[in-house]
Amino acid sequence: MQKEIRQPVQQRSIETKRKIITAGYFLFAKNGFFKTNTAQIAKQAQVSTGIVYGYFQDKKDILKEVINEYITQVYDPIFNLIDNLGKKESSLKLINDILDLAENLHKDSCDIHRELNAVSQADEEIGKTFVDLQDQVTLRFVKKLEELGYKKITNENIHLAMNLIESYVHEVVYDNHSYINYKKLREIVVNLIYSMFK
Amino acid sequence: MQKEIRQPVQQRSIETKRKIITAGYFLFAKNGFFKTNTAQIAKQAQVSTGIVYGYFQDKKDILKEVINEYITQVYDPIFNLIDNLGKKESSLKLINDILDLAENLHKDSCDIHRELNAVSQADEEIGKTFVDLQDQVTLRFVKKLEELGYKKITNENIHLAMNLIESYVHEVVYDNHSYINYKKLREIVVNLIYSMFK
Amino acid sequence: MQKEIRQPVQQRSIETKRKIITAGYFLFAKNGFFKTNTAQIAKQAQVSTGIVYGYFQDKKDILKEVINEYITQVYDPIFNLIDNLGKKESSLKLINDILDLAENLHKDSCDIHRELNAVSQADEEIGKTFVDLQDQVTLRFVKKLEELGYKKITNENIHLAMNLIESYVHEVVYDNHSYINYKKLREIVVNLIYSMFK
Amino acid sequence: MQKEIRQPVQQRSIETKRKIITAGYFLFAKNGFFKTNTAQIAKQAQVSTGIVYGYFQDKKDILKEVINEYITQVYDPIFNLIDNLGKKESSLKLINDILDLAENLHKDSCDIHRELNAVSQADEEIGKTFVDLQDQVTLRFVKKLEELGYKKITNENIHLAMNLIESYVHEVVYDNHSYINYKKLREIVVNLIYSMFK
DNA sequence: GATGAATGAGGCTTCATTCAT
DNA sequence: TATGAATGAAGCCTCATTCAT
Repeated sequence: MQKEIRQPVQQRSIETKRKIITAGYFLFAKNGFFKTNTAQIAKQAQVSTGIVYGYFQDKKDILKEVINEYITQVYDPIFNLIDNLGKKESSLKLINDILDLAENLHKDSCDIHRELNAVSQADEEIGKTFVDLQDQVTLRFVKKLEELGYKKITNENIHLAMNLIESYVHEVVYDNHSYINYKKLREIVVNLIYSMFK
Repeated sequence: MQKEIRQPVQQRSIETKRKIITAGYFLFAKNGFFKTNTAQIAKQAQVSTGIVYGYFQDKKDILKEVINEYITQVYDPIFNLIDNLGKKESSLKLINDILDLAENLHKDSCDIHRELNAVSQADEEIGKTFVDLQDQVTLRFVKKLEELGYKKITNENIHLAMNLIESYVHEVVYDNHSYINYKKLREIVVNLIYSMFK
Repeated sequence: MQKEIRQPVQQRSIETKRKIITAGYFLFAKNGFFKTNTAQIAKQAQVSTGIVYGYFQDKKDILKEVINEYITQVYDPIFNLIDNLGKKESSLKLINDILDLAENLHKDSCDIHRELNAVSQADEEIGKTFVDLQDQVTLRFVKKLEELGYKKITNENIHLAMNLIESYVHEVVYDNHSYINYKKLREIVVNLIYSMFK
Repeated sequence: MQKEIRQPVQQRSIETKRKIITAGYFLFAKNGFFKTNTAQIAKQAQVSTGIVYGYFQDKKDILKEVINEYITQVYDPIFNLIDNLGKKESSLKLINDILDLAENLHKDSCDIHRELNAVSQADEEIGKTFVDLQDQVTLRFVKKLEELGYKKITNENIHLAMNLIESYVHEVVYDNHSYINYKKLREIVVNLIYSMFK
């Protein structure tokens, strides 16, 4: 017998659910999924512990919705960018635009990204969600860029290009390595990607 | 008053400690740190739960030793490779050798790598250990390759090259993306790195 | 990050907390602090083990509240007696009144008294609480009796008088020594104290 | 089937057993019985954990022997004093001698005394041992002093006199109350006791 | 006799989830 | 819907005791 989970329709309910998701997002990003308990989430969301289970099946269900939120915030803009790509731009301009977008997106979400990635390990289902997302980005890029007539657009090339972008963005956001100069790094990344498709 | 932790010297003790580390390694890799409990570790190691705390301060202490083990298995060969590099090799040969090594190393340790990376999130101390290791690899590569007279050896170039290698290896090991052809991917990676230092 | 401990305000919460304290009081008195485990306390209080930690930081925290309870039951009446002393009474009447009060108080709390005293040994903080309490009794007695114009009221005299009272009460309550006649003992104690302040 | 416990006869065995008792004595006095574990005792005694169970049935058995040790150190001198009492001494001299002895004995054993007293609570058997000891002291005093022709020697008088002595000694040893002057306290105690038997 | 590694029951505490109000 | 008190299974860790060497 499946527990009754509210599908909130009233404005107030929707807000309550949102508050919980936001709280989960914040805490998972800050402390990790396993080090966050539902009481903390409820407190952060300023709701009672009980009501959490009125909107979510269980703790993992909160995680799933946090992931959805993450997707909305991070992947939707990417898909949007892909969909709105027009041939008019030069390759270099395109690469730089993507780098800019990636940088901005990551700045706001690097912690949750890392944590979600971490949880993927322990949870196959979530892991699959992430792999699927990356697949989609890759394949939609490939499709669109081919349509626009770019050369040498292969799955492998796009995949690597994306990894290079991620490497760069990662550095910018985490600032882990003092011996790395971001400007130089970006220059190299742009050139590498440019050379890949030349 | 600090608990007494055995520093094993006898053969039997060393073996017991090793069994526990191995069990931790296996289970952390398989299920993650947070989803592994001490009873499972003890059972996997075929020892009692109590003795675990004869050799380790606490559960996290097991993790630390697992990390050391990981370092020994993964990073030592890398440092070894770096130290033994000789000019005689062509750049291409060098790149391919490194790819081969990375591939082999990763094959045996990709799960634990991912998990340890994941735990880094929740634990600053461990996170630092990993950043430090990557730093060492990068900087030692830079130093050695400069000594050998290679051109365009910069921190940024090496850093990116390593990321490319990791991207490739990651694909090979996890086999997540059916639309990626490893052979092609490798070819591209080799060419990209080659072009970086030309 | 401090665990959230309920400060009970609702009637139900207050009752639950009280049930736990009462259970602790009973079991610590009966079996001692170290031989009582939290499961027993929860069972005796007819609550779940978990909720205990909703009201108390840890097991020792229960002990502290039990001590507070003990203080309320034992020391508050003593302080009350001191505060309400009036000169009208003869010395002998006063001594006898105090003996009566002490005897009654001790009858209900001798076991917990002994146990709390015992724990004082292992725990400095608790030990200090007890020494402080005795100090207060002594010094407040001294102050009040001086105010009332009694003679030869010194710290030392009062201290010893209290010890004599305790010796007597102890005998009455524990009935350890068959060769002691309580009536005679009381008579001697009264006379001794009387002679101290004559 | 009773476990085989060595009754040590060889010199070396006797020493080993003694080392363990001494270690127990020291640690029980310092940290209390329940906060001392057998590993600590073994370490303090510089023997292996295993051998402890060659000489003692269990942990409580160590406690029993520690108590015997305590008795030897504290009560034997008292019994000795009683046995050697001669009429020649004046009452005051006698009281002062006893106070001196009690003070010296307590100085070396106040911690263990308190702890053993504490354990008595949790363990009836041990509690009985202590009550018996006090009984013996009381009754032997009574008997001897009567033999020597002292007046007003009753069980109750002696019992109280001993309690007064203990009160004084306790103060001297623990120094808990800053507002108590030992010299004055002693004077009062001596006078009180003197008056009891006058 | 002696060692110290090993055992495993049991204690303290946490926390996802439920339920009375 | 909402609250937050209550539940109880499960996790981490300790330690008296045993056992292989």
